Amino acid sequence: MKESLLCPRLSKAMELIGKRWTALIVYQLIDGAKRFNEIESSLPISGRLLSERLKELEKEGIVERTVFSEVPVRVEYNLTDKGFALKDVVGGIETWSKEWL
Amino acid sequence: MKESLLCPRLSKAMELIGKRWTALIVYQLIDGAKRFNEIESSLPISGRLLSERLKELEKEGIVERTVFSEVPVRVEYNLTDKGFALKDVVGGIETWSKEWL
DNA sequence: AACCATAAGTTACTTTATGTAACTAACTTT
DNA sequence: AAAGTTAGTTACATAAAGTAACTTATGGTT
Repeated sequence: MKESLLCPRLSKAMELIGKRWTALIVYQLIDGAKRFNEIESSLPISGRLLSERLKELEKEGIVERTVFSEVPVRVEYNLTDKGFALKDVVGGIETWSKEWL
Repeated sequence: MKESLLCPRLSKAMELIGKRWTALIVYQLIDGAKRFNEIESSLPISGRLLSERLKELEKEGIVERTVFSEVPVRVEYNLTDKGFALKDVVGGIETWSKEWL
């Protein structure tokens, strides 16, 4: 990998957003918390990858995971402030898609 | 691949933006045309992938390619209106990165 | 004429990411 | 005790990305 003169924060943001499914997962959570299966059903993503992405997003502080010890167990995911701050970005993609695709 | 209830235009936009390097290439062209080597130097991307991405973006009507028959040949890439319309999206990612990363 | 330089790629090959489908853990209802 | 539910995980196949050397076209230099 070459070194770059690119701002490392921009670079990291681009790596996050420019990773398959990430923006769509954030988009799914904009209107409020969802559980694992709800996200899985609303996107053509597999459980394997959804699980992987949610872990990454949790580690980045973009998504928060809450376990409810019911039977069967319920797990909810919602956006942190950091994640919710991406609303304009994903909204912008949506707007662009409506106008240009 | 599962079927989705997702808007196909949003889905396609997310596939474009959520593809490695795409948003960064658009970002590099926001301020005006650049040639192949300029983009290559300003991003940690290889010639192989840059060439591939530029072809995709040209096919999508986001980027325009102009050949100048000088010696050695000069090739410039610039955004179409459709591509320039992504300014707010990539700008939004930049803003978010400055505030949250 | 043979040789070097440059821009813009392309090719061959390796490594990493993604897709698919079957499986597991924990607990409840039948 | 067998089956159902949610939230995953595992093992394996395929596709995408990374790396480095090579190509093509043209003109200038020795």
